[in-house]
Parts: sequence; structure tokens; C-alpha cells
Amino acid sequence: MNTKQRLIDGTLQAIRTHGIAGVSARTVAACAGVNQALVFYHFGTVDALLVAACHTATAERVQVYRDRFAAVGSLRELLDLGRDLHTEERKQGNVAVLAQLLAGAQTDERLAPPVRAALNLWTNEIESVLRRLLDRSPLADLTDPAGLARAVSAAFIGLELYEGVDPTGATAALDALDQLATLTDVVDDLGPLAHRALRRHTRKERPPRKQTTRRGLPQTPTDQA
Amino acid sequence: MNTKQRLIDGTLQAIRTHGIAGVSARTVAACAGVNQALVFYHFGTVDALLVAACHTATAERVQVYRDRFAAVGSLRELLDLGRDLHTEERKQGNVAVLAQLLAGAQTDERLAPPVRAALNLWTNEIESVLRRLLDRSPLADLTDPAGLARAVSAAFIGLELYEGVDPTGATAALDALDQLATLTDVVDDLGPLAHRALRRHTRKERPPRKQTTRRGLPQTPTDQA
DNA sequence: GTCTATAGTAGGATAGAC
DNA sequence: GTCTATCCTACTATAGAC
Repeated sequence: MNTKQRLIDGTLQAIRTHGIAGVSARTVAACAGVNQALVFYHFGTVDALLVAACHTATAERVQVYRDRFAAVGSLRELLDLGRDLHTEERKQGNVAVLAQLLAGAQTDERLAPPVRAALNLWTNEIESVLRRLLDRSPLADLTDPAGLARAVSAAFIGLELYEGVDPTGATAALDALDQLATLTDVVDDLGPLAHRALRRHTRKERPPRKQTTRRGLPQTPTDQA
Repeated sequence: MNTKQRLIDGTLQAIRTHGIAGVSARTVAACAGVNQALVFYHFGTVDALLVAACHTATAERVQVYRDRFAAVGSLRELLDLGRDLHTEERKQGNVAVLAQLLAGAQTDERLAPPVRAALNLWTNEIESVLRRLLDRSPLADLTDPAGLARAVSAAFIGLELYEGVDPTGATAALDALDQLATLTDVVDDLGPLAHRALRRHTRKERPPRKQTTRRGLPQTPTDQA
């Protein structure tokens, strides 16, 4: 039972070190310090091991942040938590693992569902915070928490990958988003006049574009609560 | 000379079909319809072929959109162009290629510089549009165009990968960003009162956070103009 | 459950004929 | 420039000893 865990940890380490392209039963076993044949004894295939590692790693990390997500009281605080989370998880290489798995899942349909489930674990946390924050904000009519949460997750992954090839640029990107977040403070502080202006804009329907979904997530499978 | 091009095209096709993890001299040659040994004759290593493909593909596509970037006159139009670009390039699989290369570059230091250069081709376009749009907007003091352009690029890549495992969620994310973009319309329309409020917020320095860069890109290598 | 050994396959790279 | 043939390495997966 201990070996299964060592293999999973070894898998995560292998992904961090060699990327999804460099993962093999041999590299994983080397990182785990166990025999290569044990990969197949315990998991059958390398793919299945990746699936197991994907779930374990994400569920663990989401759990760590659950309380902090629940304590968030403003968009500003959410952004700050996002930055902390980014710094901390980057150091541990957990976002990198998820990004690599996501890249691998693009062309591996057996990996796609577990990766989607893993992403949903993060997305659901963000979504519930956003729903809570935006519900009685003047932005309520303007935003779909579910969609926005997914946009945030996607951007997070993108920034992680971006940072891998251009750390300075990634820092500038985060700082820019930080500056931009001031906008939400402004909206919160402007008072009833701005609220009325916002509503005016919201009601004024924009010219329709060719879009599949107009608002919200009609029937997205959530995979994991 | 024709074979080099066929190999590059074959590489892009191989990345689209098999992902970065499935790229090899053999798969590339198969996609290109040429002999496997020609990869090494023309490019020396598979890595070098990836580098060449990375540059060619990106430069070509950026060129296609250059005029349309130049014609953008508002943030709303920029978002619309982004959506069009997303739809079109997704169909052709070009964003997917860049995303896969980016994932591969995380653990391949020979691939990282060319991928950064390729990303910069896109980022520079976006940055110049943002700079033009934001220069005389009330948002000018609030935003760093260089950083924001990088955030946009990163989010774009992230959304592409997200879409690969959850198309419905990705659509919801794009729709949410679309809704949110209304915020910029509001700011533009609120008039001098809001401008003054914005300035008040901008001047009121927020408590300092541990950040390496406070504003702008001091000395980021641009790689490619 | 864990190890060694090994079959069978795919991939990087080169030599040499054409 | 392009092809065949080939070497060597690394990989997945299994069989069988312990």
C-alpha cells in the first residue's frame, strides 16, 4: 500500500522534472525509488498511474486551501489569495503538474476526464466564492460566476506555463491584473449613481454574436463536488 | 528546400494529432510523407525541427492578423477580435500547437527561448493595441499595457487547453469575459465624475506586497519585434 | 508484493548506396 | 538530397523466481 503512494509521488516528481513528454514507467520508478515492474503490477498501465496521480494531487491541495477560500470577503482578497496560491503552489510545482497533465489530456482521451475532474475541484471552489461575493454586488447582473471561475482557472494555468518560459513577463502580467483589480474597488465605492449606470448598460442588449451559450452553464457535468 | 517545409508542416500536424509527448522523428516524417532520416539531414535533431516549426507557424499567423489588430478601435472590438481569432485558430489547431510547445518548453531549455519569442510575436501585437487604446482612457493610470498583454496571451493559451478537456466550460468562460467587458464600456461612458473617482483610487496607494516588479517591464528581452 | 530477466516495439541517430 | 539498412537506446509489458 505504501508502494502505490510512492509511485504516485514519483509520478508527480517525474512530471515536474521531465514534463508529460518525459514520463515513463522507468522515469517514474526512478523518482519513486522502486522497481519499474511495480508500475504495471499496481496500476496496469502508465496512463492509469497518471490518472491516479492527477486525482490525488489535486484533491490534496484543494483541501489545504478550502478554509482560506471560505474566508475570502472581497474580490481584492480573492486576488491576493490567488497570488499567494500561485507563489506557494509554484514552489511546490503543483500547478506545473496540472498544466502538464492538461497538455497531455489534449490528445489522450483517457486522461481528459480525470483532468477535467481535477480542474473542477479548483473551479468549484472559485465559483462558490465568486457567487457569494458577486451576489449582492452591482456586478451581479454582469457576471456568470461559473463561467468566470473557469476563466480564472484557465488563466491561472496559462500564467503558470507562461512563467516557465518568461518569468519577468509573468510577473508583469500578475502586476497588471493587480492594478486592474482596482476597478472593482471603484465600482464598489461609486455608490448608487454608478449602480444605476451599470444597470442601464446591462439592460441595453448588445448586438447578438454567433455564440453557442448565452449565459451560464446549462448542463455541464461537474464530475466532482 | 521543399522537403524542409514539408517537415515543418508535418511537425505541426504531428503536434496537433499526437501532442508534444507523441512527437518523434518517425511520427513527424509520417505526417510529412517523407523518410525519417531526412529529419536529421535537414535539422540535425528533432528539437531543432520543433524550434523551426515554432517560429514559422507563429510568424505566419501573426502576419495574417496584423491588419485586423491595427484596425481595432476599442476594448470591445479587441475582445471581439480575440473571439474570432480563437474560433479561427482553434479550427486550424494553431493555438493548440503553441500550447503544446509551451508545455514542452517547461522542461526543455532549448525549446524555451524560441517559444518565448513566438509568444512575444503575439504579445507585442496585443500590447501595441492596448497601449493605443488605453493611452487617453481614464484607465491609463490603472494599467500597464505590456503586463496586460502578457496576461491576455497567457489566458488565451490557458483557455485553449481548458477547452480541450471541457468545451462547455470554456464557452461559459468566454461568455463570462464577454459580459465582464461591459465594465469597460461603463467606465468610458460615466464621464468626468467617474474619471475623478478613478484618479482618487489610483493615487491612494495600496499597502505594498512582496512583488519583484512594481510597474512595467524594466528589461524584458523582446526577442522579436 | 517485489525482484530479475526478457520479449517485443518504438525512437534517435548514423553509414553508405543511389 | 533521398533512400535503405542498421546500431543502440529506451520503452511497455509480461513471465517466473523469490
